[in-house]
Amino acid sequence: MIDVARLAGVDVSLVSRVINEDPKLNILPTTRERILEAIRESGYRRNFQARGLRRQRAFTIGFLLPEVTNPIYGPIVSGAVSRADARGYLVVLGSTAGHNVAEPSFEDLLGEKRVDGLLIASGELSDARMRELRLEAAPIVFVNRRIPGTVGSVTVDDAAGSALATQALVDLGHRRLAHLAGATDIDTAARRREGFVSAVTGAGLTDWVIEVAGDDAQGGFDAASRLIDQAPTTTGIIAMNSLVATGAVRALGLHGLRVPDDVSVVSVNDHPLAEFITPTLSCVRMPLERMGATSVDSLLARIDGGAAEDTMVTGDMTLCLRESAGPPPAAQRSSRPRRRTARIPG
Amino acid sequence: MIDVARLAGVDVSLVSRVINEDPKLNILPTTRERILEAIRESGYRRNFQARGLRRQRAFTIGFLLPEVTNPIYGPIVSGAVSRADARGYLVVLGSTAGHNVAEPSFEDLLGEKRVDGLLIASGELSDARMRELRLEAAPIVFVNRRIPGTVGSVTVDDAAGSALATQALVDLGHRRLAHLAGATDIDTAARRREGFVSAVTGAGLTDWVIEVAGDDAQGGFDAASRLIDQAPTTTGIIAMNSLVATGAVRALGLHGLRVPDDVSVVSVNDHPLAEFITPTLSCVRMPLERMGATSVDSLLARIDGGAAEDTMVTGDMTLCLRESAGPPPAAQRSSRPRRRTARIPG
DNA sequence: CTGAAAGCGCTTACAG
DNA sequence: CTGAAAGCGCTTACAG
Repeated sequence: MIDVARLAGVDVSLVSRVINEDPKLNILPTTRERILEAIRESGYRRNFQARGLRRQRAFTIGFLLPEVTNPIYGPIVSGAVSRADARGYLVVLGSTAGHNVAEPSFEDLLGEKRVDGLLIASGELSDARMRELRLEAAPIVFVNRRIPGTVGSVTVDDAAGSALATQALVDLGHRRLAHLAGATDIDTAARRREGFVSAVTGAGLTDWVIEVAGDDAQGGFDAASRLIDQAPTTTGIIAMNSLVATGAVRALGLHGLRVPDDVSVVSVNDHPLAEFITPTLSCVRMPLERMGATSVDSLLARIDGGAAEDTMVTGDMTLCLRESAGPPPAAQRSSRPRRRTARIPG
Repeated sequence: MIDVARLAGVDVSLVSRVINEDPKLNILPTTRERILEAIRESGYRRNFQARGLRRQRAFTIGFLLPEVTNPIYGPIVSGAVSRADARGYLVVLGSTAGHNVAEPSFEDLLGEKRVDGLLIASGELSDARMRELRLEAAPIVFVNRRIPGTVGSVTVDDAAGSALATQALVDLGHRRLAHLAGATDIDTAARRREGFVSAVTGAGLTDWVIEVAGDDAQGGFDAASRLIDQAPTTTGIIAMNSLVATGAVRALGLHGLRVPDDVSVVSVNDHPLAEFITPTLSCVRMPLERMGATSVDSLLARIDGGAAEDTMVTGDMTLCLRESAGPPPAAQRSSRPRRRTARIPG
């Protein structure tokens, strides 16, 4: 910068002001031009650390998530990264998986001023556990998650998404629906469960909920196996996410139940392979990428001194009916007889 | 830090040396204890930006990848993040997808000293395109990718992995094998192709290669459809990755070919859903997480002034034979007749 | 064994 | 309209 100043024959402070487009700067067009020219000529790049030190900002935010393997994080992260970039911020990745061992801990990141704030998208830590971290004061925004008792989150309308999926099966004629649900102590899972229950009871039907242990394919597989045992007459399943849905379809198949002939399955959230597995997986798509972007906006507002807020990103909710969903067996018995008729009551 | 020094009754320079465990520091145990105590009492956290500015290090590296949706990046990224953390570095995420538009560009990240080096894991940019970026000088390491003409990469033994998958089908009795391959101008894809070709010709068979446009499920679907047209007698397919494999299985099914009864499919690299889709997907697992960790080591060595190196992470290569692979139809004709017999020659 | 001082590369009130 | 100067919070040769 000193070089640039010398090249342009001005003081470094002027160079700085030109670079930062200081609004209260009233500079001679010719001087500005000389400075811009000098910057070009010297190939000058401003040093972000120096800038950050002076401005007391890291211009970096942290994104903490359990694992990158769950496909739901793909759109959220890419939405966040591109919005952050547009606003001059970098996104560093952290894992909440082993956050008590090697991984950069919440406190370190914030305490050492390596990041200005944190985005936390963890579906694994319980609400209580999260609240323990007494995060009120720190600039933290939960993504796809709300922690009762704290403020500062960006979510989508999970209840509506779940209800939309449920209603689709009701409309197809299903009367015995079950939900493979996440733990009740995780707000997002609870809202999906709510959406299911209200849609089912709204249709005058009885709800049936099986809790999934570990919200992945194995969890879905196990939960569906239990469901087949406990509620064998079920003809429609709403899975809390696409991994659980896929595991459930597999379990149904191994138990001799065909999807969708015997049982229909709809997932909350899509999966990159949904259109390529057999049967193709039906789902409700929620605005995940936009949620990621909005969470950055919310966090930066917080960093800039704004009050914590709970935002729900709405709109863009679409139902994708694919092979895994169809009319219940009763409605189609004439054409496609159900294999395990013993399990059909009435 | 000034507070800490005052609390302990020493100079800030001593505090700094204690914190950084300066080896040439010979301090009185009592003084050290007083300083440590003062740090604890004051809740002091060192400021990374100031430290970085002084040391001319960002203690941050960038990880550029095309999309987070491809499951192969999961283990690579998490391996990299945890190793980086162990070495005191943060990992910022960048996308190579739209690296000419909004995303933080290579040059900016490095030029503004926001990162000390870059890890690039892009399967989409061609070798030529990458070389254009004249990266020789900059501390950059390519992950899962080698750019002919440049040095600085960490890869796994793709040829061996691909050969292992191929040999598995040969051993099962397959004689007509095809490879759904990535573009030849991408080194990793070329090495997988090589492994396939050498295994096939080594067994005295003829190789058949179909190039996949876009290494995702849709690409696999399209490529398999062309394969069915062009080489209908094929009984075994080695897919360049798990997404392509899944797309291929789908295409085969829609063309009336059963997997594995009519055609077997093995994927290079696993997928989180591989054991839950039907048929479950056979694959070769490569040490991706370790590759991610090693790439960090390699990059940090480079940052510390070491010469660029090409490293291949070996070992940990396992074959997972699941439902999608079995003996070819000829070998099992007696028990399970092939549906489209017209397509079987001889 | 410990301290004083310079300096990393910026930004920003304050002068003039 | 432009410049001089202080300071962000550290680290590190250099003294003593």
